[in-house]
Amino acid sequence: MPELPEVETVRRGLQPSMEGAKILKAEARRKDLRFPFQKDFVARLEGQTVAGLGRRAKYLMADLTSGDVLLMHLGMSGSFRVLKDDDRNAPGHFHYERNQDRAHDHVIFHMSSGAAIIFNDPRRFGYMKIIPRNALEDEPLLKGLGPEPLGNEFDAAMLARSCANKKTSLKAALLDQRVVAGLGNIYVCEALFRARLSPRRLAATLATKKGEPAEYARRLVTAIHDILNQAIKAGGSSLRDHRQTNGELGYFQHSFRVYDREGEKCPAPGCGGTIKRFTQNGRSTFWCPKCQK
DNA sequence: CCGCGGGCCTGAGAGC
DNA sequence: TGCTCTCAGGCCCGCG
Repeated sequence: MPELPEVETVRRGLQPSMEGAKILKAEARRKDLRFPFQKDFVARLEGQTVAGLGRRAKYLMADLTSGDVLLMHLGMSGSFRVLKDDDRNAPGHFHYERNQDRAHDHVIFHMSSGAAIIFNDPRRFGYMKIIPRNALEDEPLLKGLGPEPLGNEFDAAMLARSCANKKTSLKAALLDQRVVAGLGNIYVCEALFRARLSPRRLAATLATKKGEPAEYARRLVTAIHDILNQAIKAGGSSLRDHRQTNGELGYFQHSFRVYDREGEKCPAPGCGGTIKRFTQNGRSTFWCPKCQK
């Protein structure tokens, strides 16, 4: 499911019941997700207090007092929900549990806050891994990640620079987590639309030529900032299975202008074009050929 | 090194 | 109703 705004929404949802709380008991209910759990996975979690819950790209990172960090990735279909103590017996319990597929509840953290934090992932493309904080820099999963799109160092100059030598489309470049870390198929389509740039455009054309220094790159960075900030504000996008950790739906999907809108009229004022869809690098691209150049 | 296509999984929805 | 096919928000890997 999740791109950066959904992961950030999950982080904010988990924070109150995780931060400052101790993991009294951890359950890994099968031996693997995408990868096998580490042999000592449960042992390294139980008894630890979560000092902080952060995010890097699409990863959640729980800082443990032991000096370990618990890395969590939601893959395509991963989600968390939080059961508060009160919920377990109260009528509200039904609200959380209705329609939930318990068969895919793979990991459960029982917290000293009274909350049970449940990781559910039907497709099991998600994973969790514990690494020592002082080995973060060497962690292969994190090593190649580019800048945070909402961080200070991500700007037009940097984006243009990292695209300069690319021999691929702008769409593929933005999906490449080494270029910028946290965008996925939906938000790339939406950002390109808002920047009025074609997904087919060569990534290298963002680089400065004569005159117009990185005008396209500036537009794109602004579009990426806007789309991510707006989506986070809306609690992410709920297609299929993404929910906030309290069970509520995000609602940014209503603000999509091109994603999954093939055949609809282009929403850009005065454009009059039609949203098209085609496949790029194995993923669906949605765009308006008339106003994205 | 780079870019691409295949594969990993399950479930939802379309079409027959 | 039920079967089969396609597609899905991600990312690792092997190939050329």
